[in-house]
Amino acid sequence: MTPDPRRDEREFLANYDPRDYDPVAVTVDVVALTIRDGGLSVLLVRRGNAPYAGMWALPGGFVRGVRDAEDLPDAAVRELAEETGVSAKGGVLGRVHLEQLGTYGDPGRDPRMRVISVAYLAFAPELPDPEAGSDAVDAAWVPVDALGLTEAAEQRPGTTRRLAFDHARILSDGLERARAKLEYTPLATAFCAGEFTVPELRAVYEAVWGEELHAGNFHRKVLSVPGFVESTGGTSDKGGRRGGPRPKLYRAGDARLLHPALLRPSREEEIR
Amino acid sequence: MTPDPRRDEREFLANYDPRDYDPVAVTVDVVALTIRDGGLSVLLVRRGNAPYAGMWALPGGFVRGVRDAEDLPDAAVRELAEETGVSAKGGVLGRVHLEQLGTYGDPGRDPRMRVISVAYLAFAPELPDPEAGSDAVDAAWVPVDALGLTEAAEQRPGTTRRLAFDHARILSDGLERARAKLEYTPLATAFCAGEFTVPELRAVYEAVWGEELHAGNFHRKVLSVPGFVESTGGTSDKGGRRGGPRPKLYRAGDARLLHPALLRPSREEEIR
DNA sequence: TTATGTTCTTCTCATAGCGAGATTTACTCA
DNA sequence: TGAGTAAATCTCGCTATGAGAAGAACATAA
Repeated sequence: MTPDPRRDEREFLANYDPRDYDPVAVTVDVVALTIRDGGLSVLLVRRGNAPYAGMWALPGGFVRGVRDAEDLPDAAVRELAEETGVSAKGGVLGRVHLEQLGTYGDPGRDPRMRVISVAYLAFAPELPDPEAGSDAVDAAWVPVDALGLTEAAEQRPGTTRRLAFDHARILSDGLERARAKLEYTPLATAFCAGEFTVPELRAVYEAVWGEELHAGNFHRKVLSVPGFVESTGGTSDKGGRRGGPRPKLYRAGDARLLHPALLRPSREEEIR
Repeated sequence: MTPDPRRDEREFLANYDPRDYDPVAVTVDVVALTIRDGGLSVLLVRRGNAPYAGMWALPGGFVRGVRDAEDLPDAAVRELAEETGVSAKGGVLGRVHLEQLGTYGDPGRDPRMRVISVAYLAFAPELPDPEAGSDAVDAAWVPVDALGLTEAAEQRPGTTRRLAFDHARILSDGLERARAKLEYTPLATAFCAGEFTVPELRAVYEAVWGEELHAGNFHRKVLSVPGFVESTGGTSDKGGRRGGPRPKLYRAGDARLLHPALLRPSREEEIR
């Protein structure tokens, strides 16, 4: 057996300039989701230059590596803030959830060079339009239904001509992660304001899952899971609804996991 | 508002040598888990040089970026194969499950330079000792119980002096992912050989979850979940057990998700 | 060979959770 | 004032679960 040179690679870098090594760029892309007009929307930016000029893409950019080195979540927050003007932590609406989604490093995903992208997933309550107040940024919340993300288009990059690079795949993975997260975590409250009603929470589930839920059973489940929501004692003022009594107000509880979980009704197809 | 220069970064790279940009190195680290002697074990290598000389570390190495560019899963498979001599896909034991765990890019996680590591998680049936037959590789399967991974030590890098870099944190995340995956996927069968018994499968769950399960209820659940296991019709020959009848043999079914799921008994602490 | 202990496998039973639907109540709108 | 809508609560049958028990098959030691 010949000695394995891989073990010495780290020591290599202590003596050699890393610029001499393989040049790999690291970027951060953000799948930022929110509920607008009862539908699930994603924050997209329009590309102005080749490649994929004129197409939508996820907001993202390069990680500051050495000069002003930043952690990966900080890079995601910075990209999100630069695009929307709302900081995720401690901003006007500081209830933004951010988690790592996955890393995409297929050679050829960027036609110009080797780019490895760390994708993040963000859940936000309704935020202002990014273009309003900043005419220099060509960004918008786009309903995911309008993107035509069929399963076939998501799996084969290039089949859909709506999103640049492999961002259709990243968005698809983000949507599936979001759908799964709502099942066993209370993160649906991250899409709501500080105080919300059970029907509003149900609207979040219906928008993300894309199917209607049984109102009675949903109400029973939400209130029976310990720590999911806690009552504020108040009642919603009559909003622009179409009738019915005023629903009660709740805020997010202290649970980190839902037990028992809220399972999607139509998971039968995904099992096999 | 001033125009945002970030949007032009990709076009920047089309014209400028990427070596002039921030030098960030990309590595893959693998958390390879298996069951040995009834306990959960992880594949570790011992470092020979500074920093962290003499300490255990996860197997890993640099991603081939431009010359012989490889995808991230391929890099993980290559690292695993170089360390164990068993290829994950189509090897002697080709039933290795591999999935991406997460990406760790904290500045300062490597004291020499900026290194971003994409971690992968692997489930393997019992594999031969990596040191047997290859005296040049200082690697071994180490029981995770012997590493003293307390919750406090996992969260604060440097508290535990057993694993190099932030590998204690990565391993901790991998263990939690493995424990969760066994709840709602049939991946416990990836720890077993082609044919296995229900008690063997239960031993996998008990080793990963670290708690004993009710044998009768486990047996009922496994057989009632559609597609989890399918009978081979055979019966185990009398192994080195301590009595009892010969258990029946099964193989992995075609389910991709367990419905209903197999939930851990003691999740009560983690809920809040 | 016999006795004892172990473990696989299949039960029972009480309780909890769930899907589907009905009912009551409170509100909006014409 | 009447019709329509939706929140909130309830019933009912079915399924899933946890705990325990029991029988059968096997190993080991006396």
